[in-house]
Amino acid sequence: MPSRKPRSAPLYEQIRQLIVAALAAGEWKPGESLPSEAALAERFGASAGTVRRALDELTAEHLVERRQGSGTFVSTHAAPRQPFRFLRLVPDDDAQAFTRELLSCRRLRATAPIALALGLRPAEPVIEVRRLLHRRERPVVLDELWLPEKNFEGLTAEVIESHAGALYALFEARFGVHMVRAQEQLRAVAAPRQAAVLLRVPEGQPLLSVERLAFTYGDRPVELRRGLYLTDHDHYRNDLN
Amino acid sequence: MPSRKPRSAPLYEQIRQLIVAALAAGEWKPGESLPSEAALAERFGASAGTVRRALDELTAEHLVERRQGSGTFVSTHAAPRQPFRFLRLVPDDDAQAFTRELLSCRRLRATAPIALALGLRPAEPVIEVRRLLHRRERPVVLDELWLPEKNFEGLTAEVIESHAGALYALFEARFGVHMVRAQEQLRAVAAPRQAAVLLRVPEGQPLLSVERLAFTYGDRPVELRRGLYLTDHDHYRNDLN
DNA sequence: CAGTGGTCTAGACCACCAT
DNA sequence: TGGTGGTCTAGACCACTGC
Repeated sequence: MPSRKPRSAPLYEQIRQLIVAALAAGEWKPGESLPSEAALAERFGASAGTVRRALDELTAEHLVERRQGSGTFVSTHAAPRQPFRFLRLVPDDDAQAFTRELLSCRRLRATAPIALALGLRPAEPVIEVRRLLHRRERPVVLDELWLPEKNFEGLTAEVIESHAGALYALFEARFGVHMVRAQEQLRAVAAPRQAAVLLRVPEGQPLLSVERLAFTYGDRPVELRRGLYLTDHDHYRNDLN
Repeated sequence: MPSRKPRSAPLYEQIRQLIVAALAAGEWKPGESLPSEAALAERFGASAGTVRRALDELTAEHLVERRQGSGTFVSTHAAPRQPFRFLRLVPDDDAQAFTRELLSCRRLRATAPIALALGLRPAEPVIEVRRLLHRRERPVVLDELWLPEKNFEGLTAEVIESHAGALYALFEARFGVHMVRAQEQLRAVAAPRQAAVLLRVPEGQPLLSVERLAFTYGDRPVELRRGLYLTDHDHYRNDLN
């Protein structure tokens, strides 16, 4: 028998990690197809069944999508299967259709909490984006985002305004940053004066505060977001399994 | 070749559904072990691999738990793997430990929205439970529950008070109703007077409103719940995948 | 029709648990 | 030590896609 394996993680898990590393390195871009199961089995020296198991895990994590008859593809926010995977706010009645209004896009230095969340050195430069989401001419969401400048060099108001799709699709297409998962912390808060003005509600109005930390491949945090949701005619939907 | 199969769902899916039906029928109770893979394969006339696939799906849905070396067991809220699977409110700082205070337990007739949510006829009898959750002598959650009386006959304040564990463990042990999954709708609301008094906050204080519809085997709704969470020192945590 | 993923089987071997 | 689930393989056949 050949060399001793440390017998740490199962083979399908090692292969999964190797594929994630290749995705992080950009070997296959979002929307592109991966090699076939047989080709990957050859590459990793494993059986097709073991590679399939690794790909099934990646499918469950939404890192790839499989289409019978055509292949395995890197997930993309450009033409997503699930259009609003990361926006859980849904109208009480009909379908959702938001319009976006960009408020500002500036370069500034990370405050201590922002640097901590994003894993940056204190005062490292970040880009702050502020915007409003409207439905039927009424503001519903006030969003503030902070992004490490080193990952989003060249992000300006013009770049955002000239892009039609979702922000995460822009990040992916223009900066090669694909968002994989996120953690959110929800609270009920009283609307501060400035937010109240923008959302056209009285100061002190109860709002749903949603703090999100979003991660790219390899669990690297690359976006901190703070949303204030007006929940008079919308709600945040969550499924517990 | 023998009879034509309609070729509807794959075999592992059919087997999954048969096992769910057996769970719903109470063939194996929460905490008990299922037959081994080999025995189930024999029973359903399939290979071990196919039965394994069905059991893997049920594991992902938290309907069963598998323990290497000892067997496959029906999930239970009595000794859960994940202690707070359905309570997403976590303290900002340290660990969670709630004490419960029962406010009331009464029998009444379902209002229209309650009947609709639970799939009952109008004015069918339901049991209403109201309670407070405290941490460090401070009220944090005001909970109201509505349960179909036909499924929870004999549920009284005394029954609740005499039970040490979680409510869902009580429901399972005493009424044979195991909660499988739930949908929640979150909003920020202003504390109504009565809730404000109970939670010891000013009237109008922003609170996180959590409406939950919980389902048992076969997606049958059996509990409607309305929680008002004080989120000054706690937050609702959610992971987006 | 060739190539892809999806299903199903059979069997070997390993890791873990109970006794 | 026997029984359980966990991993890995090899191969057959099916269903779907795209040329």
